[in-house]
Amino acid sequence: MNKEKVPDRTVSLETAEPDMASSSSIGYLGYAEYFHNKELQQLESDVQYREKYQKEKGVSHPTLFQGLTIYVNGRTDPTRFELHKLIILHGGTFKHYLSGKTAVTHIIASELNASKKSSFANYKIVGPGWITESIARGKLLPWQDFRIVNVSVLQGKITDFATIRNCMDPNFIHSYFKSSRLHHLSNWKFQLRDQFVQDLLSSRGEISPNQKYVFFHVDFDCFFAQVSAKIDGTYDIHTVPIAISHGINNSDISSCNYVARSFGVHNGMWVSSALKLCPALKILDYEFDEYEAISNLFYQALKSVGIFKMVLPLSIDEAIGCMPVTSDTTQELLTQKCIQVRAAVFDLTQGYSVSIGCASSVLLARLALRKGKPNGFSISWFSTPLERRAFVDQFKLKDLPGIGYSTDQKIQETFGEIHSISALRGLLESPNNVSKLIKAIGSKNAKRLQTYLDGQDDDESISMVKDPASYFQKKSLSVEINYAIRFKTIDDVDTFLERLSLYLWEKLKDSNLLTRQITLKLMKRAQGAPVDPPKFMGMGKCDAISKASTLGSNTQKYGSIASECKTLFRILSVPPAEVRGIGLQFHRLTAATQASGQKLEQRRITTDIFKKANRSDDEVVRRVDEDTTPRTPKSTTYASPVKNYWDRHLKRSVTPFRYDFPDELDPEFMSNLPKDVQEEITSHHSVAKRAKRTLRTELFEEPKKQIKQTQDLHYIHDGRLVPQLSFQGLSSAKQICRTLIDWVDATIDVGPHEKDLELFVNHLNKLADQRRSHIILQLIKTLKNKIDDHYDGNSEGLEQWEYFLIRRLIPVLNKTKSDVNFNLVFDL
DNA sequence: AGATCATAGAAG
DNA sequence: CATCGCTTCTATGATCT
Ligand SMILES: Nc1ccn([C@H]2C[C@H](O)[C@@H](COP(=O)(O)OP(=O)(O)OP(=O)(O)O)O2)c(=O)n1
Repeated sequence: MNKEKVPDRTVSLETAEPDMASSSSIGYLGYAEYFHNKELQQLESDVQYREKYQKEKGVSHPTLFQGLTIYVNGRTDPTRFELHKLIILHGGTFKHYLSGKTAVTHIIASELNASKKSSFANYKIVGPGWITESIARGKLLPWQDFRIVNVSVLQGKITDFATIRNCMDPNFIHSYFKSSRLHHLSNWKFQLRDQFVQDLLSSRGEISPNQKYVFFHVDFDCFFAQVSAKIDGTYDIHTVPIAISHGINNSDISSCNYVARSFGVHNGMWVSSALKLCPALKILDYEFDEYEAISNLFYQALKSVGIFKMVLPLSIDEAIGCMPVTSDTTQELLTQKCIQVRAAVFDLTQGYSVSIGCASSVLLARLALRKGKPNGFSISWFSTPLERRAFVDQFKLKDLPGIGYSTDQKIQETFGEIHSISALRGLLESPNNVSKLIKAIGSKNAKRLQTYLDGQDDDESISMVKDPASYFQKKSLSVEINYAIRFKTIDDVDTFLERLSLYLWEKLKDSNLLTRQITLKLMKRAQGAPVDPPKFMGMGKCDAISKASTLGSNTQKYGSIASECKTLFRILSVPPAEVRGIGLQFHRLTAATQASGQKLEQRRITTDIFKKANRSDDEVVRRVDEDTTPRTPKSTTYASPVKNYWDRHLKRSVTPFRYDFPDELDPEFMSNLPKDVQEEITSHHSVAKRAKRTLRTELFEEPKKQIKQTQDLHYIHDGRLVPQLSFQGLSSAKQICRTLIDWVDATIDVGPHEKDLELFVNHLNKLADQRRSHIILQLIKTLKNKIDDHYDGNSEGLEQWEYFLIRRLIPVLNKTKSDVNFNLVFDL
């Protein structure tokens, strides 16, 4: 699933640092040279280094440390220098930084310090003797024999943590998501669904809608806890209370084992509360790669049993196998099948336990699963409604899907301390209580609950089974980060929004979709909430605010999306420093078709879209003109002048065709404002004005002409710029520069095509992520010089080029500047 | 009255 | 040192047309 593209680093070594490659004619790379580019080339170069060394010295070393990733901390004897060499020569991976605890399998340290934090007991920390002794004996000795307790890992400064702490780091989103369990959970789920839909379509799916099934709801027991405990290998999961989390205090427990649960610990609880209930609780690290690998085997095992017509993916560790009902479907047969399924998973995953709930409806299967857990199964195969109700009655309201904390509370507020399903069933015999319930939890919710009381599936579950392809089809796209978000200025916000837009735009593009509606969602520090919340870098108590914007046409343009987001942020008028979370959503997606080239069309044309698309240009213009008449301001006594201004001019601006701010700022209005406020408005105005312009011009562009341009730049346009750059050796940077020059020359009259801009900015961002700022600088300089050459004319294209340079390229350059310092710190 | 919105809630 | 609080879908009441 982890399909990250890894550029060919062997080649890019020479591209990026030509001097270094040519000067190293002294046999295998010297250590200092090796280090020079360590961050980029490390993995490949370790192998390279070993091969070259062994070839030239005519020796070979046993690969004792194969599969291990080792970090050396602080001063050691032998030196870090020597240890690095020994580790890579013997097949190990050497890590220069502790980037996230999970990546490193072992830490080597010599000096013993008084340990302040027991949490580091979770590391495998060993003395250097482990390396030297293992090599001397020619075999990998057990690390436990060289274990060092009471060592302070952070004796030296480990600066890599800085990325996650500073949301303005160009790598922040990527680096944060790498450790976010919720991101992984959601991402995995999407990928599983996507895979399911693809498989179904390619198998010319004959899912008969009226087929009756037995449902096998299969779920790992405390998934993360089980896997991490096995990887760690220190504790017995059946006797020691274990929980998985990143931290040791106000950190979420994602999963805890059943021993811990017997103390009252549960998933989602903070470690601090859990430790109060269970002081002996052991905290283990996440092992995301392993979760993914085990999950793959799990799904493979379910399919291999061969009794399921479909395996519906619910999540990384949870699926529903659908077995067609036949005349010989009996309790005995189902028992046998449950045992068989559990065995299949156990064998293929080499020892992981799942539990199964088996029943005639999705709901009953889920409840049965609850009964079967842990490490077991339960079958609910009933013939009468009465039996079904009796079975349902033994559960609590919260056990029902769709009844969460809030609904449960509302029911209790309405009927008193009611927890069990049976109690509610009794109450609902009175119609009066039914209407009370509807009032409390809503009509749909109440109706579903009543369906569940009979052990029946609700409409949603039924549609999942009957038409899985459309049920699992994605209908919206979003990204959201509510951790470590701390902005100082509006420029920070703009930069971040550009990165978020880019992130989501890439997903949109990958799925070959267009969006019609963009929503910006903010978490704003709640009134009275502390500036520094209890959780380190957390969001604390917040108000959620969102604002949607319906675009005039379906789009896939990064530029339009990014500027729309900036506009939306200004409409919400939250001070940057109060923002604790930020998210972006695309709604009303339609499929993009390839057929007509760059001019993207929607496959479905609803009557609504049809009408809008056919509105004449005149009408559009008139509407814009009409709406520019200023509205009388509302009496917003406490609003700032800026907010007041935007309230008047943007409040009701839903579609870009109805943006009703003036094209020029009213001088009288401006002159009455303090200077800093004037500046703020001017800055907001230019962004908003730009947003309006790009969206409006989108409709009027001439697609054919633009396509031609992009074809001239085909190698930029195929979306593979980064690898190609690296592959093309020394000449490539020059080649790119020449192409840039041609690009400017060819488009100076009409302006650059948005698609190409996106790709170019995207490429620069990738360079920035790799911290190759000198290349970025060179490219931007070339572009700027060329644009300056054309400064005689006063064309529309020139203006667009300048805008592009200032608003989008210079920011990329600026953000890399801070990285230079980073590199220096690392390269010590 | 029907469309569109902002928001809340649930799930893993 | 801390810590990695996402993403998707549904329902509902308010507001807009
Ligand atoms: N609030 C939560 C709930 C779950 N998870 C993750 C960790 C779990 O291991 C995994 C699966 O969730 P389950 O609800 O299936 O819980 P477990 O598998 O941990 O326990 P069990 O299914 O045995 O109750 O999702 C999480 O990160 N945060």
